[in-house]
Amino acid sequence: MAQISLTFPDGNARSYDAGVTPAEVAESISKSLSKKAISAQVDGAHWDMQWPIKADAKIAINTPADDTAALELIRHDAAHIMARAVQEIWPDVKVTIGPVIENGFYYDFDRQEPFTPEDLGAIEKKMKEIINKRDPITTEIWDRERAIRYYQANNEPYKVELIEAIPGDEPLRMYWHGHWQDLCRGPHFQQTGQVPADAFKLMSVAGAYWRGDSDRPMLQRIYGVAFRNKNDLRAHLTMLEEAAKRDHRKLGREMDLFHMQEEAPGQIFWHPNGWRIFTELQNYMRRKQEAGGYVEVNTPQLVDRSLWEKSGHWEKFGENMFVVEVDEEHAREKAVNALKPMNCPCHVQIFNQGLKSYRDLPLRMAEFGCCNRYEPSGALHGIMRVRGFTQDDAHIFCAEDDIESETSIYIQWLTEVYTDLGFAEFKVKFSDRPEVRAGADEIWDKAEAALLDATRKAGIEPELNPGEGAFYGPKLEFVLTDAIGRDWQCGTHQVDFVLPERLDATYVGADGAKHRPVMLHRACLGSFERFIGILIENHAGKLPFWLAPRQVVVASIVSDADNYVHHVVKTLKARGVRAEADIRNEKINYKVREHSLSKVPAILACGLKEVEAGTVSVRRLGEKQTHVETLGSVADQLCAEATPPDQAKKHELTVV
RNA sequence: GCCGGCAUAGCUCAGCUGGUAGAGCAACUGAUUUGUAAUCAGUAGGCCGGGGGUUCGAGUCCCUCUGCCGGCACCA
Repeated sequence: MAQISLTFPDGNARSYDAGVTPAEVAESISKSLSKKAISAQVDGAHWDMQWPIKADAKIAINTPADDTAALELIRHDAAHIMARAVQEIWPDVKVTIGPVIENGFYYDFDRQEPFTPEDLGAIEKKMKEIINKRDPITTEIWDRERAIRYYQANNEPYKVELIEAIPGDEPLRMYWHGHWQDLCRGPHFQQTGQVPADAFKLMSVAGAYWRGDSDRPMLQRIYGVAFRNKNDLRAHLTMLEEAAKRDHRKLGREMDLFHMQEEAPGQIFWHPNGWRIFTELQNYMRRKQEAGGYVEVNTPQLVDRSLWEKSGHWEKFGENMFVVEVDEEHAREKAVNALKPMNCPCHVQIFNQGLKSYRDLPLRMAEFGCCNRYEPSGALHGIMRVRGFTQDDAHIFCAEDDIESETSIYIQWLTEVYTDLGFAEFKVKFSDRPEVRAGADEIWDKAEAALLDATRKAGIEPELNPGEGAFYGPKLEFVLTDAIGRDWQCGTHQVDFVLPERLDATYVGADGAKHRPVMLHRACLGSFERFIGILIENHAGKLPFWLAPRQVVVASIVSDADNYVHHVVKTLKARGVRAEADIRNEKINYKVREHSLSKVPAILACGLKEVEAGTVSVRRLGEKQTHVETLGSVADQLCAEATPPDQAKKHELTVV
């Protein structure tokens, strides 16, 4: 038999018969390794212990200590074991696919009856039985014909379709445990008992379209999480509880920020506290935009159909627009208007007023535009995904040659904003030309290169999203990561060759001829509503002092301190701090508890001692310790904290 | 939009197989003047999401609409 050479991680090589399996390799090294082994890496690929190795390769044997490999196998095998459990309980259920996902796995089933929470418990129990049976997992290669015949005979149409979709003459791999088998590319464990029986949990059932296509049947997806041990599972469940505590919908109610109601689905009733956050953030953005060379404009909410037809939105996004018909008194037909779903066509109208010269470019036009989009009901989510929202939108009208420099300037500016708002770390995604697109390839070449070069010059290597650009131009997306590791796509920066053309925007060049400007659509926060939701969840409601709607509560301990409390509040307000008095006839314990729960960052308690000494007792949110300080120094400190970051920086500069 | 679940007092939730709605917190009133995460007592509070049906009788069962929640699809 032919010999092959396998090189181990330590650099040593050994020779084996061609077709040797990692199981045999492990055995040849040591008994203990062969016992522990779960899979292998062969030339970097994750390799089943039973798969033959036919040529020279680098090999490493994985043990349960190898996080990535172990978790992948645990989750993948758990998915298969779940599918087997389901079919053992309900033999008529049809199986489809069951991949590994973050923290766990899912499997999609076709079953008439819906799965209930009680069913999940029964499935879990059955899964544990299967694990405890320690059934050996074996693998076989089948040809397509045999596999198709097998699945046809077993009435598994989804599997037949999957096989038919696998290209070419690739051999098909079947996995068996016990009498049960599934088509799978592997790798898997050696026996079902290698999945920890106490470290997985079935979480939920949800509908999911077959092959992700909304025109195809809806299947039932069961989601599970799986880990290497009980403790990791417990830690994950605790993390989920923590995330639930941060839910902006819950905190929004507790902090009295906003509410929503049936009569206005997907729209927000902002209460005073919430609106304070909104305006504070908007004031900040307005100052930043002004500093960044933007001009701010405001355009109509309700715009006649004809403009949307010209811009192309009517045809492409009409389904998602709120349309308003009005009986105008002199008109023969009803006037048809739409609430603006975006600001760009209106901005072009402003650009088109009068003649623009190349000297006017780049023209950075910003609007806190209130937009309405008819989002499908199932897409709505708290204040994160709504039907009425405010964008921090801007369009930069510039020459093609300016794309790169404007992109650089924008990335710099956006970095400052994200840093000020507590998101110093962010990722950039780059989407290039889609199959169906407008504009000549040379222009796309130039625009894509400009976006990429500008991003790299900012020291960021973007992730690539091939083919994901808009039909009218390539784009950058800015993704920030929150305090518990979740990603939020917020900023965008898109090149648009099409809209200036459609709406006939022109400028007079140095050559005296008319030219077509390029438009850069950009937003940094995305929508204020969603961004505030992200801020609330990121900070678990404990917003930075300058954004906190209620910054200070001054609480009396005895009613003889009431006058002093009012004096303290007045002093702080005069320094621009949002302070309020709490002189209710309640114990200080009660007041501290209540204001702490509603996330007021600073509580100043005043009793007779403070009245006499002209001090306050300071208690900061989240701290048990209190300290007594003079009113003057507390006011100085809180005033500094209440200053928004951009103004604080400016202040530093003028002082230095 | 699709699949599933849910909708009871301001909030969080009880209310078994149909027999006329209950708790805690909040609110209000009174007492208490209090030292850093709940002082005590009392009072009031509900078209049980909307509409229709079954029944002698519906918060409870059925149909339907709306909204919310978890996913899927969507996200210019």
